[in-house]
Amino acid sequence: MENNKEVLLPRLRQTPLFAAWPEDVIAPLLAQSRPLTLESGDILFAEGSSARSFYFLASGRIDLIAAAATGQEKIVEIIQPDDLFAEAVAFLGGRYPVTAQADAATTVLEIPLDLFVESLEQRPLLMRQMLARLSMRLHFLVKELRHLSVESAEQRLVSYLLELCPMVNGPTAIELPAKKAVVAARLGLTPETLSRVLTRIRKAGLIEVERRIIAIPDPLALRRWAEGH
Amino acid sequence: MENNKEVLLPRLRQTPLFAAWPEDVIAPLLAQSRPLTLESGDILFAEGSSARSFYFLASGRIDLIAAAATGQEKIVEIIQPDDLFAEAVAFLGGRYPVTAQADAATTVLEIPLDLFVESLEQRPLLMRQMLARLSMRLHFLVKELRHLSVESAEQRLVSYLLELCPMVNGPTAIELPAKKAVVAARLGLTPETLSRVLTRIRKAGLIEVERRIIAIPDPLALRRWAEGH
DNA sequence: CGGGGCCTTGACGTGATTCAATAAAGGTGG
DNA sequence: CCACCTTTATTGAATCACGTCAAGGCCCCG
Repeated sequence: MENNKEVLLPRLRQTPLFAAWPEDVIAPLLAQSRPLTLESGDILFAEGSSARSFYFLASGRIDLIAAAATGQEKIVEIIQPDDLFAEAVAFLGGRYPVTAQADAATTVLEIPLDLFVESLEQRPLLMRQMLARLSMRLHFLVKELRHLSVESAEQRLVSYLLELCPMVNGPTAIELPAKKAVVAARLGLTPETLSRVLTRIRKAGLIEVERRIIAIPDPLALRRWAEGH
Repeated sequence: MENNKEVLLPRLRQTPLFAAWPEDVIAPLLAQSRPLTLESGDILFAEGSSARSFYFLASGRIDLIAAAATGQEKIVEIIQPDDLFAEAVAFLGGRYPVTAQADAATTVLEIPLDLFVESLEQRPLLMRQMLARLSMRLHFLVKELRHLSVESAEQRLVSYLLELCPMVNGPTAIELPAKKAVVAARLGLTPETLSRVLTRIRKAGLIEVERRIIAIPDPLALRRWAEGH
């Protein structure tokens, strides 16, 4: 796949954030941006380092990781192609609150934050949009907090599967966005526990697992089952 | 204590959010606001209900609670007097992501969201400020996520105590912002566990506990001790 | 066919919860 | 001011969910 700026532009314009932006604002922003390629395992930015850019994921996979002093790691979010990330740090201090690490060969578009903020400054409509975006992330994190603190491994996994689920009232199948060890970290579990939980749900007849593909014959039944575990 | 609007105004003006606001913006906002009084246990707003107002806590205590289907509850944040809360919901959907419950006799000032957003619309500087505020909350939640997922009960409690700590390199004492059961829920623990952890740290000679007052002779030593637990 | 990720499975250990009983503190009315 | 009752906090024993450690199987690639 070509990942130069010309190819990326139309995809960038389709993101929720940039969809409404006029051409004369995007153009100079893009002129200052550049594509970066990463190997699996490469660190794009480290937690606490000063933030000068945000990113558009063109291809591959990025994990946003919060590490503790003990070396333990929690994946806060798994970034997918066509997602924007780290744009929210622009308005404060300017330090990344998480580490961004590629877990596959990856291409990102690096967009300078200062120019981005400047573009925003005189356009209340765009600012309004950014506010909505941050608000959405806030809701997402509150939901995550709830999942982590008051739900069991089963409930967390089921919630996660159902969030990936396009339709909620018919048989469907989903693909895990990364290898199981990464998904486990995303859910705050060890790979072993994830594996066990998956087989438990499978043996209850609620899902079928085929590598990264998970079939869900009846999402509602799955949700109901999770309530009692 | 009088809690009418006239008394509240100067306190409201001292909040980080409103400090920079010109009088002609605050005045109409306040004209549309009204004080509410709550008993301990009263629900100010429920998770998922449509959001028409945000609030300024004049006196008492409010817990922001995220509940799971099982009835388990996680306190996301303990609101203190002179704090603003729920202002971040304004920019999206308009549903509260958490439940707000008084855990003491409480007075809040109810401020209508629509008017607030209107005030913001034509004032990029204020919007910029709101963005910074949301960004800050985002960082806070990411930190919380890390605490919950990769830290032990000891580490969580110590982090929490040190965050309440005004000075970090001398002997100091802090007061827990609520009864221990509430603090426990805030930390994602049961009251029993909190009690045990407190005695463990106390017996290690790192704190002294006197009801809600906790003395910390050497905050740095406390932090160091937590690393290995 | 072999080697190396990736995933699964089992036995075991551990930290935190649960349940239950007790103790301490605080508020209330006599 | 004290007896009483309620709320809050502590402690102990049993249990459980999840993590850790270690071994083995699967699948894909050369």
